[in-house]
Amino acid sequence: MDDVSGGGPSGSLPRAVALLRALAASGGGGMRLTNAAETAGVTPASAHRLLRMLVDEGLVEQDARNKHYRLGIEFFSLAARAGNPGNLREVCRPTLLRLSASLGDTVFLLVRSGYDAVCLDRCEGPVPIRSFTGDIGGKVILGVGQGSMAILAHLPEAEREEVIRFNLPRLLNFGPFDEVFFRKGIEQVRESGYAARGTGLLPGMAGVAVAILDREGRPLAAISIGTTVERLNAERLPTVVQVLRREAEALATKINPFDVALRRPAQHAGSF
Amino acid sequence: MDDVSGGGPSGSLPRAVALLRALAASGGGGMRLTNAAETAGVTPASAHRLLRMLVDEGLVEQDARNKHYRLGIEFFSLAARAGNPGNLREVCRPTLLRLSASLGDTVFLLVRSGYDAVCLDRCEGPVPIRSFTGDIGGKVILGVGQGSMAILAHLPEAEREEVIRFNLPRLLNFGPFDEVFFRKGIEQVRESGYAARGTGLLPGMAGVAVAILDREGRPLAAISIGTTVERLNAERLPTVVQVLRREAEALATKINPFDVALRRPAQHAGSF
DNA sequence: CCTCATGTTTGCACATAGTGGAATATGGCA
DNA sequence: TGCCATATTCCACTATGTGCAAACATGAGG
Repeated sequence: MDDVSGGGPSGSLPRAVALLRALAASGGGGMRLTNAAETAGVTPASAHRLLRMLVDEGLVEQDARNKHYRLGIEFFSLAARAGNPGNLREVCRPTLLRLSASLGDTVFLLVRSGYDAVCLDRCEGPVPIRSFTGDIGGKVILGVGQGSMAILAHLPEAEREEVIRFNLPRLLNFGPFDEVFFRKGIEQVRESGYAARGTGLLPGMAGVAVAILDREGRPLAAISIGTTVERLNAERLPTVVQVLRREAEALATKINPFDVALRRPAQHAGSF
Repeated sequence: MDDVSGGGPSGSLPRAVALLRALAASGGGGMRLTNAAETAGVTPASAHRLLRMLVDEGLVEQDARNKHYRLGIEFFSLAARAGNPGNLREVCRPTLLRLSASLGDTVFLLVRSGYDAVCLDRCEGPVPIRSFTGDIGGKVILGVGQGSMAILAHLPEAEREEVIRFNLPRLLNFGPFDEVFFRKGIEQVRESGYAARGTGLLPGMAGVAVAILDREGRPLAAISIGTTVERLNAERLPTVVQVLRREAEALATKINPFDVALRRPAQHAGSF
């Protein structure tokens, strides 16, 4: 759409990545060529060539019957075997296991990614849970859910404001949303040091989260507990918070020598 | 190395993917530019440009202190949505949870990927388990382990033979291997409809698996139980097999109306 | 069964984006 | 401080990716 004139190449890599993003957004069902091309903002011809390359590389699969393209298992496996940024997952894994065992609830490890939070790891508890974060790798808007909220609340003010400004429109899709109430919630989290309950968008579900901060006080990640409202009553909450805080602090001191620089401060919008 | 003459571009996408593969192979620690360039077979200059692009896309992160490049969170988030044909994972998740809860063992969901099987999902049981498959995303040679064996055994004969021929050399790395015995095992699995015990390569560990077949009898995936030899005694085995069979058939009928496209032309509603 | 429409694949000429190699900046180490 | 290794930038060349348009499957509807 915004491509001007010319008949020359304007970067094959960004286009390919855009296609990958489109396919990822389409879910397990996959997408037709035309649709993917449109979503990625590429001409069908280019989309065809690029997707063929990606198929050759094993990153994309094509369903033989309906020609739908989808992200390939190879891709999945590659990432899973790759470890993860700074070995955060390996470092935190013991903590998650311990928390899951001692509390008997499902534990999440979340990190920030642009205007979203991503679930890096998850330890199932015995009680089935519904959560925004969903599976490992799942993304959620920064500010939705306790873990996500814990990260947002501890961001430096400038960054926090930018995220809020960007996310407010997106949050409207989650139902009636009140900015004042939202900001109040953020304040509360920053002051208390933990995020609990949240907006109650998932009926019957509840959670607590604390952030893992680096030396400068910037949030590296968040540990989050997902459980039911009955299990997270007013009596038990303080205990859980205390346990989480202790583990989060232990982790913080463990991974302190980390300073990851993202090249571009403002990232792409994600969806279109 | 194998690049011929000229000074012209020979495809930026393959090079970028090669770099991603190199970074993935390096684990969470990351790699230096030179090292990555060498591993990927690219000149340092190109590696630098490509990596910068990838950083801009969010697929790669650069450690501010070491300048080490490593895969970024975006990459993991994307990959987590990959390899999920027909939302297999979401569809099977409840079953896995149910099985894990009722049997008290660890449950795996495996799918085929070329000559290997990949672990798509995994539900931990209370008993710690060692398995070839390992974590989610883990790969294992088709034929090693029960789930993997269940898939292999139910492949159409031509395909099966091809896989066996390709994998036999690879299997030698797993210790003394007897082709006759191996083929006999495959036959047994196909006849009985389940794979149990297997080769006993992991001392103390045992497992059972059944395949999920589509309408034409081709294996879509396999559900596998990992446990200890004590827990999977001759007395309990039939029960477990029966439970697995029932769940597998239920899943099969659930996934079978694979021609979802028949109903409505545009239905990419997606689950947000 | 034939026809039409939508979607997919291939050719083509052009010019730009990507390439390798050399030159330059950066940074660790003795 | 000076040296070496590594990271980054510069530059001219060209072949690779590009858009457009025409051929080619595919499947729906009459």
